[in-house]
Amino acid sequence: MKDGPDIAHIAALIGDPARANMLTALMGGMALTATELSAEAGVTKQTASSHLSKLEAGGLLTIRKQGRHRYYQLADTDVAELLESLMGVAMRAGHVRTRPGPKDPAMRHARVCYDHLAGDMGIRLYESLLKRGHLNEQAGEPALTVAGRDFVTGLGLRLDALEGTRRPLCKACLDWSERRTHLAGSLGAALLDHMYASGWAKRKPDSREVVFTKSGQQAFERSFGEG
Amino acid sequence: MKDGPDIAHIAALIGDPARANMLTALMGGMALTATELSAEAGVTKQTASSHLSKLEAGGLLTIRKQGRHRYYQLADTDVAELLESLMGVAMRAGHVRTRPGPKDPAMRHARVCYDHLAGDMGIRLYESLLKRGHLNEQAGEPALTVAGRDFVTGLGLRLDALEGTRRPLCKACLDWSERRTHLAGSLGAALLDHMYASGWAKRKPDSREVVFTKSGQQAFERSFGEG
DNA sequence: TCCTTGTTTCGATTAGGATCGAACTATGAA
DNA sequence: TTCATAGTTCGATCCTAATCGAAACAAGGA
Repeated sequence: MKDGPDIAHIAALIGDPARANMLTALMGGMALTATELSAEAGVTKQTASSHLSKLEAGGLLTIRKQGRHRYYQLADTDVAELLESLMGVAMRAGHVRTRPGPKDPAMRHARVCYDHLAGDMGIRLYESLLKRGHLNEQAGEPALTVAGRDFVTGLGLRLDALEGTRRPLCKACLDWSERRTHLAGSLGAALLDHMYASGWAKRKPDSREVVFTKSGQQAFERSFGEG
Repeated sequence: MKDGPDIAHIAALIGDPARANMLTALMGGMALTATELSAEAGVTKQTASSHLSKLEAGGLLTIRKQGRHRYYQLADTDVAELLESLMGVAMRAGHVRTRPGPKDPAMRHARVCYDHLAGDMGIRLYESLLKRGHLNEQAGEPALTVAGRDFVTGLGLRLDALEGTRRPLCKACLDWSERRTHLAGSLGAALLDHMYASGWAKRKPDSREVVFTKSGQQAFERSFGEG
């Protein structure tokens, strides 16, 4: 017997296709019910129930009871980052399951990645921040510059609150659909919240899609457009 | 069928106890032969051979043939970080396999964690850098301060070379034996190399243990001791 | 109260894969 | 050449865990 953390146990939990599909679905950040997750995974409710209780026992999911529904969500951002890390390694190793149907253009345009913006819009956001000198990359990881601190404060965000947590402020997240980087971390989450709050965009129900209003798109261009 | 990276496949690869043990052993950073790995995993050579070819096909390991030996090592630092990430989640979820035998004090004192220093000495190194103002923690992730840049340059390290890679310069790595943080990233690796090169310490063969010489210990205290 | 919907438990089936013994290949040493 | 060591391939066995049907349980709503 070896000592140390039992990585085999939780890797095995993620290693089942049905469970991996559920976890991937929960990367959308929204809490989902057992029935919804069974559909995502393509198994019956009974099977899903068994999987979900294992994931919960393993500490990967948390349950929130509400009426007769049980809402499941990822236990914390560490789990989300673990899944991202897995996706990154799987990507580079060439293990992509290519979907046979037509790729959904709306999803590629703007979708949510756990709690921050991904897809084409997410990449444009990231590159704009870089180009305008609000962000710079130090050895692979993004960091907010002094000018960047002024900028996000100007948007009305409370930097001290964002930095108070254990979670990194800025984090690079690999976008598998575009194979480019977008912004995660507490700042990435706060920026998406800002867009919701300002009425620029909203979540499409039952989907990871993010739809921008016409005026929201224009406001996005002003703040995060080219050059 | 879902699209996206096939995380279930590579998670399943890590999810087998025998394979997880092999990967954990390779976190020592040293390339190991198939026979050594079979002993680490506690299986026969035949079984190990089958596991190793799967890990190699999955892109988690690379092989280097040398004479009649085949040396295996982790494919890259992304894989090492994925395993660290897994250990972190497994730790917090309380999945620790407590070893029945006595804990090896030498391993707790100083050992290698993939390519950087861990154990008690690793933690002292990290805390000294913090205390002396060479490092500060920004929202959970360590960053080198201006004074810190001078300090490591003074040690003879080439900062530009360290920052040239995709790998982050500074990274927090959770030490499961102490439940504290030590320094990973390209700087963490460079500092350990510096200690080897300066004759402060060397790797004990066939072990993750790092043994400091008497004068090396003194030099460590001067550079990274209290206050 | 009865009915509907969401979820879990039980039992039985089945399939995938981990395991090892034995035989086989490859490389180096004597 | 012959021997020894490192590693793989093959075949058979065995066991775990995924799966689903059916039934039980829980929680609204009528």
